[in-house]
Amino acid sequence: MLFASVSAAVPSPAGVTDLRKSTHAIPDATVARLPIYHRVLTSLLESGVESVSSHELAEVCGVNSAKLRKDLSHLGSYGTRGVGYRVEYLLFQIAREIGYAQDWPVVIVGVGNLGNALAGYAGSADRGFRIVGLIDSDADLVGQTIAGVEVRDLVELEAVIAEHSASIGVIATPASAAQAVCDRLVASGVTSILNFAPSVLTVPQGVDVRKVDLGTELQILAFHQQQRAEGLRTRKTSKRTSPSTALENIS
Amino acid sequence: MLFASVSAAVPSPAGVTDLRKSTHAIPDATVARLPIYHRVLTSLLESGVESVSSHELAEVCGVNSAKLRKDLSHLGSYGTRGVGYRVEYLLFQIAREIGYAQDWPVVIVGVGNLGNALAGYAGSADRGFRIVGLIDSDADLVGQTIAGVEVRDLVELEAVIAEHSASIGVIATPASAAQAVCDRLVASGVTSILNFAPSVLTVPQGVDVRKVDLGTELQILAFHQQQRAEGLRTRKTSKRTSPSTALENIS
DNA sequence: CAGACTTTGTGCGATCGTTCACAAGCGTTC
DNA sequence: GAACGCTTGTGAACGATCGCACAAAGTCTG
Repeated sequence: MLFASVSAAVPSPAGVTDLRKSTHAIPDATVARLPIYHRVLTSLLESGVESVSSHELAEVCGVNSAKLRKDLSHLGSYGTRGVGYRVEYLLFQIAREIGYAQDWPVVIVGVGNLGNALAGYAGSADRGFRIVGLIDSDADLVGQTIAGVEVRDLVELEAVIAEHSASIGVIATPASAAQAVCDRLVASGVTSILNFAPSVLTVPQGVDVRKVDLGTELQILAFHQQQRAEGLRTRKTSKRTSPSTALENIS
Repeated sequence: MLFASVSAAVPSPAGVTDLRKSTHAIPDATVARLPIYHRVLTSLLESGVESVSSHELAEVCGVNSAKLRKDLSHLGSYGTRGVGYRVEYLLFQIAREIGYAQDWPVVIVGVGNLGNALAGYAGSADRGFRIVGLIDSDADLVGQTIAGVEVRDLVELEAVIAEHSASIGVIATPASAAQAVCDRLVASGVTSILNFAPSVLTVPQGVDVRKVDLGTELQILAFHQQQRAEGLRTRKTSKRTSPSTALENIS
């Protein structure tokens, strides 16, 4: 079939690959930046700006202008040489590309602080999403209304998904529950999952998982911070102080 | 010196570059994965596993085994050929590399749902961080104790940072306040910032900013979802239905 | 102690992403 | 209407990352 040429390599980039290629193949890195452009353009439009050059827009978005132009060129030729881009028109084109107007139905599982924040975020701002389900296993939460949506019990997960034909699911549960919830989401037909739990999810091919891990982000920052500190120390004392902890000479 | 050959390229990746290189230069992509390895190894250790092969570990972490070995090789040769890696020893080495034991003091600005979630997350689990400050401008919140830390008023931001010599700051405020808070963090000596507000921050060189945007993540998922839907539609009806919305013929 | 087996560490080519630099194209002015 | 200045769109060089494939180096067995 489609994978005939891929030898024995496991298609580890979590499926999707074949369908993407069939349309017009926008690079992942570009897709990740389109929402930024969209946001900035929206605010420009509200400020009454009618036209921007790639340099101006790139400046505000914090990216290189050549990169921005190449990104936009993947959507089509929506700029005017010598002038720039019409804010409103470009905004519409990006919105269309990322499915902004689709109002995707989203189900959030886990209504702790994080789930709450997400509900408020995706629910209030009309970003092209509609929270159609809030699920939790805590009996105290079930029945409450958050961001205009009633919290339903975990046992109703499948029913809620079916009811609204949700294809995007958000996991904001403790790590221990994440995989089980994920399996049930997938079994119910959800094909895109945003995972906030600090655990690695296993999904069948064709399901798209994105992971956001607060702890990981902090640790990456900490690493850079440490590098900086070490750099300074090395510069001062020339010799690196060995870590020398109990575990050092284990082997 | 080290950069003699790098011609005139602007060091656009937000500073830091030179200091990182001076130590032993671990690729960014690797750094981003180390926390995952660390987490998985921790859970293996708790399960009583003493030794893992790169294949086993890679499987659980959801990465290619060669990539994993190359990642680990940047830290040193901590494996044993024919056997694998000693879980405890490897864990210690990774921890040392990412500054796990340092207990970095972190200040969180904005104690809404998101700030709350963060406080609980980074505060309870001993991930190498210590929440030393929770800041908000809401008078109702100031004085409350969350995750064992008292919420202080926004005007005390500088005092709190100085008091604990915090170098990592988290922005969990509305977008409108983000840049102002960021400026004050930087002015107070914070050099690593984790930004959850949906806005692009401008910082001086040498300050490291990481951005986590819930809306962006959802929109990336929505894009893939749309691609999939379009792919199916194209497969069925062969011709793509034009978007045809009011804005389509604007120019 | 030798040979078979296992697994690490890494050289290398392929792929993806970024940046430069410039030709092509548009509007404006004289 | 021609010349000029500005900005897009993109070819091409570069750099980072990935994944394969294999030699080196260890364990285990008889």
